[in-house]
Amino acid sequence: MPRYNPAAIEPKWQAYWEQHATFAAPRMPAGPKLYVLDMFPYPSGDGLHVGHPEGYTATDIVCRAARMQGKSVVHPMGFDSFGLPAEEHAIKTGVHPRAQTEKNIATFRRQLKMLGFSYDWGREIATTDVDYFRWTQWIFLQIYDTWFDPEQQRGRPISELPIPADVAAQGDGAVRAYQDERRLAYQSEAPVNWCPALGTVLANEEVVDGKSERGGHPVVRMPLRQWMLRITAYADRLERDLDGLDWHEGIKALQRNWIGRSTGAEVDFYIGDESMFGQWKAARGLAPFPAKPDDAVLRIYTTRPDTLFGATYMVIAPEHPFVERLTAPENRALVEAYRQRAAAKSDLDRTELAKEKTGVFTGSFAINPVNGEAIPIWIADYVLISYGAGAIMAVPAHDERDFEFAQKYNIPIRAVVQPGNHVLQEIAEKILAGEQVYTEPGAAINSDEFNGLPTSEFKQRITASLAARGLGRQAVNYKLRDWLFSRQRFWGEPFPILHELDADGKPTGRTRAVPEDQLPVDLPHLDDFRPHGRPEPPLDKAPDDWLYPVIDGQRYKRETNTMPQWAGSCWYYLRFLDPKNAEAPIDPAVEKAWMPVDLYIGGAEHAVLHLLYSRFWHKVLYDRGVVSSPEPFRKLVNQGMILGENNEKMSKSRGNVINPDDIVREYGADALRLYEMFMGPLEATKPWSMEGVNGVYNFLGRVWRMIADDRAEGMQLNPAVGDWPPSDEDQRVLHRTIKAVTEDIAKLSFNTAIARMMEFTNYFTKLDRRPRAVMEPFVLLLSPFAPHIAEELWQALGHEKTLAYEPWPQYDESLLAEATIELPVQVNGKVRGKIVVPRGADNGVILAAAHAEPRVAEHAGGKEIIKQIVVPGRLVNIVVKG
RNA sequence: GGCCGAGUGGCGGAAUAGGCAGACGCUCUGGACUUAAAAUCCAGUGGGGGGCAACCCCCGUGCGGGUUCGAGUCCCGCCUCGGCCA
Repeated sequence: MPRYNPAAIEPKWQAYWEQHATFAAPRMPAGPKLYVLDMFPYPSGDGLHVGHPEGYTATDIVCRAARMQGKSVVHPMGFDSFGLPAEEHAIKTGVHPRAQTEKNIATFRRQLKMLGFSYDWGREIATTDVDYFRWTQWIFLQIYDTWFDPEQQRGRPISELPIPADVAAQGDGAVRAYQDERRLAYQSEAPVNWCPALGTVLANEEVVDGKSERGGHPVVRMPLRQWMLRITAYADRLERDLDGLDWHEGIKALQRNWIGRSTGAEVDFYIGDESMFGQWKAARGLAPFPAKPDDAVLRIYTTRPDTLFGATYMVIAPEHPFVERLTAPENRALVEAYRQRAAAKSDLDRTELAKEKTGVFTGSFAINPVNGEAIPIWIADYVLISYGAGAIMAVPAHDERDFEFAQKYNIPIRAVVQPGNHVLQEIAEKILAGEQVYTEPGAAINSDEFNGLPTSEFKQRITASLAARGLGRQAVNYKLRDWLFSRQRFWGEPFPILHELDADGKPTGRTRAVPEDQLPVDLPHLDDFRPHGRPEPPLDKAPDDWLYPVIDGQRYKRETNTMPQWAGSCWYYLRFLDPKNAEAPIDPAVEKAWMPVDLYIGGAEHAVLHLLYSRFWHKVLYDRGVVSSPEPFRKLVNQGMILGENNEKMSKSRGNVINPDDIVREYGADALRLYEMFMGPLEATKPWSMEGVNGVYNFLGRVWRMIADDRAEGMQLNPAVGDWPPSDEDQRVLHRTIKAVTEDIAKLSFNTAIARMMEFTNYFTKLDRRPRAVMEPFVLLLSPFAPHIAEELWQALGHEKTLAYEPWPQYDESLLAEATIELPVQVNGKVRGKIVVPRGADNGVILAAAHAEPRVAEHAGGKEIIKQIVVPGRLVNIVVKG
């Protein structure tokens, strides 16, 4: 075997590992366990991207090293294979999405195997496997069967939901409706992006500037019956449990931000007959604040109840259910036109991008509960129906958006917060005159008996006061919204839900779960995948025998929405541990033994949604006793993005995409792996460099020649390698390398580990006696990074079996230290010379040596010494005057 | 606008806990081997200045201050870039 030839040795060892099932993990861990997980890829038609092997190599290094360190390692891989592109392809070509998906998976699997990752391929799953999504459906039914008990702060079976007597008295129908309203999976009307020209509903990312991405056709937002998951019930736990996780603080902050917990107050504004206000208010004082607002009031949520006296108008979202009622006949036309315009805009357009606020007056008034003032109710799209109560009190003096709006529509601006002393007098006057907005805390003014109170105290006092009078209460609100969990698509998991039909074939409004023994609900056969031109999901085209099952003589219509792509990735980490289980999603004993995931690596683009969603499912499963721990991912690391050689994001349109196949063909998998790890810190964004790939390829060539004889005909050791006894210096270099590589792997600092191995190679290639006792541990150190070359060299060194389970080299601290050390000597902080002293020399000896150093003497000699600092093993600093 | 992260040679990046800035790699330059090239090996490679030379001096981690014997690292005030959110 002459030259280093990855094209020959890599397939050889990949075949060896496969034949010997080298990386098969036991069903139950044997000894200390380690669960290392990659974010499984979406198998796109483009094949693997160089971003994928970055995280995958990192986890592979950790796994390979851990196996050698005696850990029981499970390291699985699979495919997140539902998704829009396969369906789009099917619409165009008529090819079933499954066929396309399987083709793409085959490509991904080939590419992943070509890179030599130590996955246990026996655990491979795809979210599109019927055997897999059977359990996705099963978990959905658990969620459907669960309500959230606010007292215990946990999900409980719906059968344990206490039914109030008055509901029970109304009979079975009322009880079921009561339960349905409280399930973690419930139905609701939610807006979708309906594109009449394409005859289909579009995902948010398919809508650009209110037009379809494909074709640029107009898109309207229309309400449609949808499934929602009540993730907001778990908001507090999702936030609180972040504390115990070994995640980057930045990612935790991102999640907290997304959850967006705020504390404020709900307040009811009276909207009934003005003359009855006094009576209404008095009645409110007699009972606690109603859980649900009645028709006489407009309920708002505010984080600034202290500005209640400054409210000069109200705003309700265009979708608010009271719009009809509150619109005076003469304003109807205007309001209707406004609502239609708002419907065409996305939330983003309405809030973030809106340069100018717009709105229309309804003609109605609400009465401010604290001062009895009647203030106009407006409709404006800067208020979203989905946040808070979908209605706000507007305080233009102290809110930027309200201020802008009030200026535009000439609405009074009344200051109720006296700015703090840090605000310039001139500015403060403008604020008090309503000419400038002030959003910071201060002291209350124009607020009756509350005048003078600081903002934070005022908030508490007014909230308590409102609560005492039945007009409001303290409330917590989240930016996080319930999860819109249905899609109007074919290529997704069908919902295991049936809608009851009456004798005329009309839905009764009652739903039921598909019985567990009838799972999975597979996708029906469709003749073609083209849209049917109605907003209803494509599964409405399914044949009747699928669409209309009969159970116990009762006829049902199946749910025709499908689940979003997030669903399958919410729990795949569990199924990997027990992928073939036909009785349950996972055997509880297996779950208890392997969970939680010890290390989870993936792209930062999933830092919010995927992680939040899967944590939510996990918590529901935890509450329902399916899993034993409240959090799935103990340690999380986000790999950085790899940019193109031109420092721009890689994309086909920029023409800077690097294909892993090309790199492997030219340099080999080991070089690709090593390069991706050597580029820089795992979490950093960094540009690709072909010259850098060549650099690590050269390093592998040097390693090869250090051990193997590249001029020999067959595989033969370099004559310099032999059973020579290692010198002290040889030992130091080896043990220093073992220590550094071991510690760097633990820190995921792979780039520096590789640098240390390069130093080792630079040292030993210069020697013509390379002790076998030093070469062997080095090959083991290299093996997690570049496993193929390491196996080949290990074999050349005379070993028959794979090195995958060889014990990891240990370093000996006593061999690291040299007898003498070199210390830099500074004079006034500048290095002027170096001295060599025995290790552990005392300060007197060190200082004497320092002063004896000619250049030090030159700079310090004859001057007054102010201070002398000796940092043991580090340096000497002599501080002199002048 | 808010939050998070980052600014170090020609480039990617190193630098425990405040202690020799630039490890390691790339690039480039020179040399060896070769008829020649490739491959390989050896040496040099932050900027400026001085010396025949071994060497020596000054400056230098985005900018401006500060703390310290000593700051890439800590503190204060900015600037620029990237990500997320509004």
